[in-house]
Parts: sequence; structure tokens; C-alpha cells
Amino acid sequence: MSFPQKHHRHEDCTSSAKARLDERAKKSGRRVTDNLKCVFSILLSDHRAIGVYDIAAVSAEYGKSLQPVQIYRALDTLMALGCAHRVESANAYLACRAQGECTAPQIMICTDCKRVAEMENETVRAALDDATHANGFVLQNQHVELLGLCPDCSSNASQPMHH
Amino acid sequence: MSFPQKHHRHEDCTSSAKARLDERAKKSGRRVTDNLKCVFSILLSDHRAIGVYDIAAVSAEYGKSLQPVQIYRALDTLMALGCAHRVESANAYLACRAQGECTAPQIMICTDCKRVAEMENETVRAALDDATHANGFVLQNQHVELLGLCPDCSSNASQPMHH
DNA sequence: GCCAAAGTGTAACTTTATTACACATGGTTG
DNA sequence: CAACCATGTGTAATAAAGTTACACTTTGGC
Repeated sequence: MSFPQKHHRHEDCTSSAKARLDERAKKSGRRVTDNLKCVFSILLSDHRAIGVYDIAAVSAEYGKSLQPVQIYRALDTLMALGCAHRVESANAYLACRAQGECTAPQIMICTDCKRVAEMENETVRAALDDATHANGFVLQNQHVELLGLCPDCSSNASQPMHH
Repeated sequence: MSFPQKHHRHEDCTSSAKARLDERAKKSGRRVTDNLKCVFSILLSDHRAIGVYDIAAVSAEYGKSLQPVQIYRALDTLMALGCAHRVESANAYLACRAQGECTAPQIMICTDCKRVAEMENETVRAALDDATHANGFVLQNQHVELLGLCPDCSSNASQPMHH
């Protein structure tokens, strides 16, 4: 999924993500508990990656104060269901907005406004497969994190938006 | 640089890396101090990524006990000179063995023996440029970390080598 | 109603990284 | 040569990120 349009219907992108969580949890016999809902809601509230201790702070403001370990548990579940990703280079976590399965996304991170977008590009994947295979390497998984400027920030270099 | 051959001349790969460090430090007006040498030697001693606190432990064994902050300073310098990379997904650091400039490597990490190899593949880079550009994203930097099995471990799945 | 699997809450703790600050070194420029 | 300044050092404390342990609770199926 690309960078959100300025006027994208965040309501819709949020509710469809929640629907996918419900569906996948059901399929794998997991419960969508209050803690899970709380953490996922916080992740979904922004198109930026957020750290565990920030999630904790927000959860406290919401009256449901979660401890780090509880958040890590929720994140483990969300990631196992493909509903969240870890952004390695930021020690932070991200709600997945992709429609289908999204096991090996390439993640674009705006160095200016910090917003994040995912994609699963076939050409990139094929190039990685080929390049690793040429080195005799059997590719199993990938972390691809791309830093740069999102459309809004690159076209408004002097007056970046969405801060 | 691909995975090291079983009998690669580690002596040579180490000494040429040290030569590059000397050259680049000179060019940028930095000193190659004892602390820097110590940290780089420890990084070069293995083709695996190593954490800062492990570097600290090894440095203590070598009689030059370095504190974390001193090691982070050395790593910052080494990374600024392109002589070391951070492996985000492992919170660990790696000596760079590439001959030339190596600003945006793709890193292959063996999930079995933990050895790491770098490459700078043009096709991958082009695919990433194209894919990000198609999303209106201006690519500035990349973290590409690829998990899988190195040649030795994939061909000896039952009896992995180099542990 | 009982059981096992899954989930919760709390506390302590480990690992990874940073800040602050006073001091040392080494090359260059007047 | 000596004053200067950028670069580097050493020590301590602290912040940020992630894990372990353990006793307890909830839920769905039999």
C-alpha cells in the first residue's frame, strides 16, 4: 500500500484492518482480546511506526494502562497474524494496511514526516531472489527498509507537511 | 563480497580492510587511535555481526577494557568511514569487507551459522529505485537484510558447518 | 462442571544505547 | 614555542528497549 492520500478515508483503512484481524484471529483460533484491540487501535491511529513505551503511554491516557510485556505479547500476536510489522531500524511497530497476506513487505519510511508505507513489489522480490541465489544463498525472509522522502515531503521540501 | 570460502585467506581480508580504514581516516582527517583499532580488530576477527557488549567483553580479555560509550564512538567513526555496518535486525555490528565504497549494502545473514555477507547488487538497487519512484518516494538510503541459509549450511542441512 | 489452552497482571531484570562533563592529545598557525 | 581548537578519552549515571518468571484468570470444548 502506497502513502496515504491527503484526504484518504482513515476511518475505512482502520476498519478494514480491524476486519482482517478479526478474520485471521478466528482462523487461527486466537481471541481478539481487549489488550489486543487496544494495541492495534493505537497502531492504527497513525501511519507512523510507534515504539512500545510510547504505546504504553498512549494506553495509559486511554485509561487502559498496559505494561511493556503486555504490549510485546499483543505485538507478537499481531505480527504472527500479519497485522503488524516491526520496523527494525526504528525499534518500532507498524499496523499493516495491506489487503492480502503481507509476509515480506518492503517498507518506505519518510525521513522528514516519519510516515511509513508498505509495498510488496514483485520485481524487487525477484531481484533479491536472483542476487542471493547467485551467491548460493537460500533466501527465507527479508527486512527491507527504505529511507527517503514521501511524495508530500519531497514536493514541499521547504515546508514539509503532516508533521 | 560473497560468503567467505572455507579456506579463504582471512589474514588478507583483514589486512586489506585495515588498509582501507587507514586510507579513509587519513582522507577525512581522523586519527586511527588505539580504541578504533581495537574495536575494528574485534569486528574483523569474525564474519559475524557482534553486539557492543560482546565487543566490550572481548576487549576486556585483550587487556584493553572498553566501556560501551567508547565502543559506540568507535563504531560511529567506522560507520562514517564505511568500514563497518550496523545490522539492524540483530542490534549488532559488522566489519565491511567490500573493496570500494559500500554505502548501501544488501546484507545476507545465515540463520544457522550466523555468518554474514554483503553485496551491492545493481539489479536490486535499480528495482528498489523503480519501485519507490513509482510510489512518488525519493529513495535516499536503504537497509536490506536478508535472512536465509548460506552455501555451507544449505548444503549441509543436517550437519551445519562453521558453528 | 472440568480441563487444557490461551490470555492476564505484576515485578524484577537484562540488554542496548545515550547523556553529561571534565580532561587529554595532536596538528596548525601566529 | 605556545596558544588554540578540533578531535579523542575516561568515568559515571541514566534512558530506552526487550525478556523472564510466576501465580492467576478466562474461555471454549467435552
